[in-house]
Amino acid sequence: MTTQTGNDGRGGREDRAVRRSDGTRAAILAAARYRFAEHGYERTTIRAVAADAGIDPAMVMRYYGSKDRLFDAALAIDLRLPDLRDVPRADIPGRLVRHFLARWEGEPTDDALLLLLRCAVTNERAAERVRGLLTEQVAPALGAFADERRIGLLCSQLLGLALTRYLLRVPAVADLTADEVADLYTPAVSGLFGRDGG
Amino acid sequence: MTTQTGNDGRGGREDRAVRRSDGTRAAILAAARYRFAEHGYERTTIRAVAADAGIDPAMVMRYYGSKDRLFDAALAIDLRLPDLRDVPRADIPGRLVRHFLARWEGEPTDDALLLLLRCAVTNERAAERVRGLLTEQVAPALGAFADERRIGLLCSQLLGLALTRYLLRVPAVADLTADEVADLYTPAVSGLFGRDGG
DNA sequence: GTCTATAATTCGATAGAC
DNA sequence: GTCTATCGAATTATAGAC
Repeated sequence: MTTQTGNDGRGGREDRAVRRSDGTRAAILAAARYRFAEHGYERTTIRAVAADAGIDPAMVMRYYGSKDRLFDAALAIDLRLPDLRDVPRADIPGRLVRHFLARWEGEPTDDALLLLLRCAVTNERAAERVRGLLTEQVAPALGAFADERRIGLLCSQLLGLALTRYLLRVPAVADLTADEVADLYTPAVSGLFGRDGG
Repeated sequence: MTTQTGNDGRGGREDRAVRRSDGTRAAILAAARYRFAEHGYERTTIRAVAADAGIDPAMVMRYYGSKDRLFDAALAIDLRLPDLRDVPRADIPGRLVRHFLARWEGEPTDDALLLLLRCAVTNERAAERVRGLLTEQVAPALGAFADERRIGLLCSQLLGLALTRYLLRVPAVADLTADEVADLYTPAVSGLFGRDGG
């Protein structure tokens, strides 16, 4: 009952009733995230998402209203940046590189960053989300470490790494182990912040 | 170069007759490059390309056969890398950064690199072209300067810069002047090759 | 060489039966 | 809540008149 099409899900007392719809709702979202991450926004169809989720295409429309609103739901992303307040300045570049490598590689089921990068290049809404993540999550986490220009260029480096390694799959980059990438790329990130790391 | 529709271009004597068709042929290709660069592969339609070129959509099909073959023609790209053989090793990172900035910004009509980056993320054929450019043009130009792993990661840095500055338009990066970018990003590239630049 | 007309798909979205 | 049927729009590509 609760959770109708236009309702928020605040049913008050019917706690069990919502779970059923929330199950398919989550399945749809997971399938959408996979499709968007793997094939981009334009090539992702409602029909394919429904097939992956094992339900009827009409259900996708019922739960999310439109492809754009489904996409918006898929764009809700938390970078889960590490707490760097107690890390020595010189160690921060290495920590960042390894954190992002672990974020990309350690959780195969988490397509959030892949989705963001793949779609932001051809979809303005996704690009806006990337810019928002930078000001809402990256800048606050690194604001005490560097100025906004260097934070922006740091994102250039990290997104560029993800681009060549996971999307374009350039062999010279994709065939390296994560440790090799960390060892080679950390000095490059450090160079952005000066020899001392700040 | 004669170049009829299904012919190979070895026409022999009709030199003047072909020029007319080569004109519209070039107009189609220029319009296609602009559309692919600006909107990506999927959102680019034959109709829009034809409208930009001021001709009928059927002409695009006549000259290029299909959207894919038109795309292939648009992917013929020369990076025009500078000759670095006489450049001191320590100066190479700065030269590379400034060359790419000039390449992206100095020639507004040249959408080749923008096209490549925008389309490679969602189109495997374009991604394959990027990988080809790396082995055919970048690696030979830099092979004496660094190993293949660092060349790959250098491309990560340069493509990442283009991604945030020209495609995602992250303000912290896009609002900088080209000189600011060169000054800030060159040390980062140098860091990839060690303090001495090699 | 250029354009009209249209075939053949594909997709997002809607209406409504059960 | 779930599914069938379908509309309307957009697209690539083809056939053929002029």
